[in-house]
Formats: sequence, C-alpha cells, structure tokens
Amino acid sequence: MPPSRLASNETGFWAAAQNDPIVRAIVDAISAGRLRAGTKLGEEELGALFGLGRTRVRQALRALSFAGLVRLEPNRGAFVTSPSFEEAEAVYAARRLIESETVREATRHCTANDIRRLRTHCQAQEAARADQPRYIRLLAEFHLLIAEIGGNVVLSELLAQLLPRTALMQALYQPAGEGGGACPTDHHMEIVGLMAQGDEVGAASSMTTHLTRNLRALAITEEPSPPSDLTSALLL
Amino acid sequence: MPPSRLASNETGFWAAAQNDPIVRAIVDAISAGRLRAGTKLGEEELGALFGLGRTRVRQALRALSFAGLVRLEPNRGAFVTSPSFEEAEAVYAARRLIESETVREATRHCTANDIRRLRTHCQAQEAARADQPRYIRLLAEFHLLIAEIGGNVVLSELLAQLLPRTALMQALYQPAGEGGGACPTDHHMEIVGLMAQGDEVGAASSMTTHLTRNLRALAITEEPSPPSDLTSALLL
DNA sequence: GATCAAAATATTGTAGACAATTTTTGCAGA
DNA sequence: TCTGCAAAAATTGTCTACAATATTTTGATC
Repeated sequence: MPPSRLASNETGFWAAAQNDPIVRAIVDAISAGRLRAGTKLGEEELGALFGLGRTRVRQALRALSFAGLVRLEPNRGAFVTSPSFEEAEAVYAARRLIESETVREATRHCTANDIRRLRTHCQAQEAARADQPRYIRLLAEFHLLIAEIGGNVVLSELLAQLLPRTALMQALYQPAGEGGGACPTDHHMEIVGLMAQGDEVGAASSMTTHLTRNLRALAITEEPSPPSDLTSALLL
Repeated sequence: MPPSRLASNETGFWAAAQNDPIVRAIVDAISAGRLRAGTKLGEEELGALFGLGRTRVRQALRALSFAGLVRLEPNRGAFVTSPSFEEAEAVYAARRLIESETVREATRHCTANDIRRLRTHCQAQEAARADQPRYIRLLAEFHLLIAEIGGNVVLSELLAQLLPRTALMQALYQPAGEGGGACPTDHHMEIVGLMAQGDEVGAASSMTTHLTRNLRALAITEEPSPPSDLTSALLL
C-alpha cells in the first residue's frame, strides 16, 4: 500500500484529479517552491513536457484552477496563483473552522486502529524528511486522514481543496528556512496523543494553535518574486 | 443590476462556470426537479441541444462534477448524482458549520447598507415565487450574500459549491409539496432581523435551525426515481 | 530616439476526426 | 425461452486542425 494513497478516498473529483500526472507534477512543483507565483503555464509547453496533447493539459489546468492553485485568464492562459496575504488568512481561517470540527469528530469516532494508522503516518512523515515534495504531501495527508476518520466526506473534500493552497502559500511566503519548522510532525504527534486520550476539546484547540502557528510562520513580504522557468521547474 | 448577479463575486472557478449556458441550464433543471438523479447526460445530445461542440459540453460536465452535481464514470459518461441520505446529512452538517460562522462574521461587519441589500433580496425572493428555477437560485444566493458580507472569500467559495448540491437533494428528496415550505423567506427575514440587531449568537443559532429544518424536510425515501428524458427536461 | 500603427507571430478557444471502450444487437446452440 | 458469444452500433477519450484572440515585432513618422 503506497503511503501517498493512504488518505485518498476514491470519491470526489479533486481526489481523482490528483492522479493526473500533470496535476500531480504541478502540485509537487508548487509545493516544493520550484514553481513560483505568477509563472505562466503554457499549454503547448506542458503538453510537450509530458508527451500529451493540449486536451489533457487543459483538463489539468481546469482542475488546478478549481483547487485555487491556478488562475485562468480568458484568452491569455493559466498562471500560478499569487495569493495575497488576506487570502492566506482566509484560507487558514477556513481550515481552522473545518479542522477543529473534523478533529473533534475524529476524536469521538476513532478506533485503536485509527490511532495506530495516525502514528504510523507520523513515522512516515519523519522518514520522508529528505524528499521534500513527498514530505509536504504527507504532512497534508495527515490532516486529510483525520478528516476521514471524522467521517464527514464533504468536509474531507473541502479540506482536500484547501490543503494544496496552503502548501502554495507556504512555498511562497515561507522565509528562507525550509518548511521543516512550519508544520512539524511534533505537533501532529501531540494531536494524536490528545485524540488517543479522547480529549476532543484539547485536540481541537491543539489543532487550532497548530494552524495558527503555520499562518504566523508566513512572512508578510509581498514582493513579487520573479516567475520561474516552467520546463526546468517541472523536470525535477 | 440583474439580481441573479447580486451575490456573484467574480473570483473563483465555480462562479465563472455558472455563466456557462450548459452549466446554467443543467443546474436550473436539476434545481427545479426536471432532471432527476441518475439521468445520463450524453455529450452528443447536449451539444446538439445547445448548438455547441462536445468540447464545451465536456467542460461543463467537468465543472458540474467539481460541484458534486454530476458523477463522471470513465468511458461510460456523465450522470446526475444520486446522493445518499448520509451524503445529504454530511452536506448539511458542512453548511451548518460554515454558515454559522459566516453569519456570525457578517453580523459583526455588516453596515446599514448591507442590511438593506439583504431586505431587498428577500423581497426579490417573494416576488420570484412563481418562477421556480429563479426562486431557488435566489434562495441560495441569499446565503451566499451573507457569506460575502462575512468577508471570508474562501468560505464563500466553499459555500457556493455546497449550495447547488443541497438544491439537488431538495429536488430529489422533497415530498410532493413544492419546495416552498423548505427554505422560506420568513426564516431569511428572521435572520436578517437578528443581524440588524447585532445579535450574532442569535443569528447563528437561527441559521442553524433554519438549515436543520431544511434537512428534516427531506424525505428518507430512497426509492430510485426513474431518470428523466434529457431533451425535454432541458427544453424547459 | 520615441511613439504609434500595422503586420507578423504566438497562444488560446472550439470543433471535428479518429481511436478506444462500452453497449446493444443478432444469432446459434442448448 | 434462455444463455453465450461475436459482430455492429453507439459513446467516450484524445489528438490535431482551424478560428479567434493576444502579444510581439516591424517600420514609418514625428
């Protein structure tokens, strides 16, 4: 069982879209900070890179735009979103709202096996520290996994949409120090610990502070970083 | 200023998609109960109906699948979603979570002009009672409008995705009595009244009971209603 | 050299063609 | 009549060609 599929329930469109190789590659490149905000995503160029026609590229770009990672300008093309700091705050506010609920529900429903899965997942996070795209994917998946244990599929889907956006913002606004400090596995372990004790209030509040810390870690600098070169950003 | 555009901020993919004639027509037909769950949405047939090629049809179907109104089965086509009752409960739970927050924020931020807009909107709802698709659209827009006043764009977007789904479920599971009883303008007026008094707790709780009543109004009958004829459903 | 218009180039938007897959149809055999 | 299988028809998936729209380059004028 590949860990990157651990938290993907097969329902929902965004989950399916992430299996698209183009979507996947762009999400990874954005998360890792290789694709910077404002970069133009040319259809022909992407198609050539993946050996696919423009049809598939277009589908991928639309999916990414749905998730808020890409901005489609009519007759001009697709660009990596440049979220404002207000937008970042809004996304984190939404996550706090949704995730304090999911973690509360999860704490109520979770079985011993769920706790085990969460702990295993934290270990996988530690192990993947070297491989940044994978590490970031895992950190996000942890939150998704909690949402799934919570049991409300709709909230899971909404959260799944929000997660890549926060990844984009971290890559954008995170100061030089690599993302390691922002969403560390320690916090995750703490949350799991509280869940294991059945302390739903504590777990929810721990989640909230975890997210607030994440937001605070973002630098307010809104300097327009130069767009990156698409081809080199995607070729690893 | 056309009232149907009152509450549509131009950002966000779903807002844009709803300007697509195909999306619009299908959403209306679903909301009005003319297009029943399980109906197959053939690409060629839709294209012929709107005088458009399959490319546009496909885009529309994909957008509808983003919003959870349509299920795409690989190599089989697009079908109007048949949400289970659990799914309905999940969507309403998500709406309660999100909207109790948006109405709280809106109550804090709202100006006298905002209150006026909301009251005007309620009147427009009353006036549109005869025209069912429009009526349903307006009822949903009211909730969106509150979210926009609340000021968190992300929550607005998420809510915008959820609203058509609840419309689908109402059309699906609502007992014979037409949708009038489910989301009446009276409740909306009450909420606006509480907002005008600055009673955020009251407004939030009123919103919650409003939504809970909506959910309760759905019949638990899960009999598979026969799919409708696509052409006749869309030709008004 | 700067400014603006117009041609040239490049890119996106849409439609239709062909390939792959599923569904239906037709027919033989039990 | 029903079942199983194969051919035919219909439908979706993908690519490519052409049209519409932006962007860049060119060149003439001041």
